[in-house]
Amino acid sequence: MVSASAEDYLKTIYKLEEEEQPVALSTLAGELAISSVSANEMVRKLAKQGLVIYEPYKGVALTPKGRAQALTVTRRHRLWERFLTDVLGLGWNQVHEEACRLEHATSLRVAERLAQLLGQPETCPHGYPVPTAGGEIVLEAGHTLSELEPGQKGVVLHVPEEPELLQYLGDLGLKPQAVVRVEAVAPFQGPLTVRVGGARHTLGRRVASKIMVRLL
Amino acid sequence: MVSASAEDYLKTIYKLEEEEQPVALSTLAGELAISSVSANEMVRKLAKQGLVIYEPYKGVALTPKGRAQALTVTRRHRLWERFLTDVLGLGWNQVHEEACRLEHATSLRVAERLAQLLGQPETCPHGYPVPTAGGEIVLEAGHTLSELEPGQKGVVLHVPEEPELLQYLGDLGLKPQAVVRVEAVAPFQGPLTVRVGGARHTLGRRVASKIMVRLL
DNA sequence: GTTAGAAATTAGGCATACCTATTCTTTTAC
DNA sequence: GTAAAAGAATAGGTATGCCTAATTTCTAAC
Repeated sequence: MVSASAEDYLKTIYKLEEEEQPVALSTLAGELAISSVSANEMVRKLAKQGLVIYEPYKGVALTPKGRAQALTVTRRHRLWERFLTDVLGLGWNQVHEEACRLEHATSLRVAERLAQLLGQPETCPHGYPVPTAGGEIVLEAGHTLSELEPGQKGVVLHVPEEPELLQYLGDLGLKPQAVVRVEAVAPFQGPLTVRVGGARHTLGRRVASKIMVRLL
Repeated sequence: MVSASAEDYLKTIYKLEEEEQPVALSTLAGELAISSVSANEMVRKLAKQGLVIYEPYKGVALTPKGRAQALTVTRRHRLWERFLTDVLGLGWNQVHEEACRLEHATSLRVAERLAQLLGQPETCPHGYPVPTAGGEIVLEAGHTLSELEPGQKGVVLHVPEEPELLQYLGDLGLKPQAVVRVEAVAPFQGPLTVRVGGARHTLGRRVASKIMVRLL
């Protein structure tokens, strides 16, 4: 029904809508690493197909139809990520890229069998929720780790899918479900000292602000 | 390195080389369901890349480099087929189409993990050998079931990947490893009466000639 | 209200991978 | 040896999805 390219656009618009609504074309182009001219062209095609609403100088927004498509692709993506880590044993910093290709080659039938094999997982390895087959998704709000005060504790909810960052966080044990306690926060936007499963680490604010936690 | 389309060409040339060497362009075009002009164009591109040798009015042949690529794609295809039947439980008549898409979205890393998960399978669900990671493959010659004389027995080696045929053969139990005994052959190119696992069936010659067996 | 700069659009191109219609060129069969 | 038919190649076209450069349009700040 839609091309692999169009699926990528929808998936990305969906992702960006969490932070910006409607999504500016420049944001979309930047995220997809393409020119704004190309983004413009494609967005108009998607609008013609009733998958998005585009208002020049405003931005792009998914229609219900477009959102359904985006959630389908996102479901496939996250199911593959779970499969690749849990069943094939790949590192959590390797699976995003692989899933980005597999997601476009996956039928409904295969996706649902996969979900069944994995026990209907609720999140991907990075902590993001897997949309249900019916297209529902619940995203817990949470706080960034950098917002916590010394003495506060949180459970890691999710971390962004950036390979180098994941490599680093994996080594520290900062994965979804992990409990983190902020021990100290250096003044003047300084680094955080945190405790994760017995070990103590120092984290830059940039990194800490990318880690979403549920306050305990 | 090569596009999904190019991978399909190489895989198909490899398959056709088993029956015709070099492969006529018209055979290739027919198998891929494209025009001979398109096949001509692509074959010349592949030749320029050193993947095939093309001689007008003769046909196409894979170079060692092209054969290696073809075997890689074929390995991924057959590993996915095994996964889809053995792990996800899809029917053997459904997996070819799915694997045709997944094979182009699969990295070396994922293919090898998959092979490991599956226990380094030697054949796909239809009985064709899975090329090794090193690019080796052994194809047993065998006979078609239609060549057997009444009273002779054989083990099914492989059957072609045609969904409707697979549906039919699956119902009869005519799968790889199955033992078949030819009980009678009707005269004038007539049908065969065969015994498969306790049941007796009548098979047309067209069908019987597509089933490869090892003589017992 | 005007204007500078940001954002959008138009114009023109490129690569891939298809297509049909037409024109060679080579086989092969007589 | 020639001629018909089979096969190959050329010419020109389509759709997708990307690009740069140039131009137009809108927004926002003064």
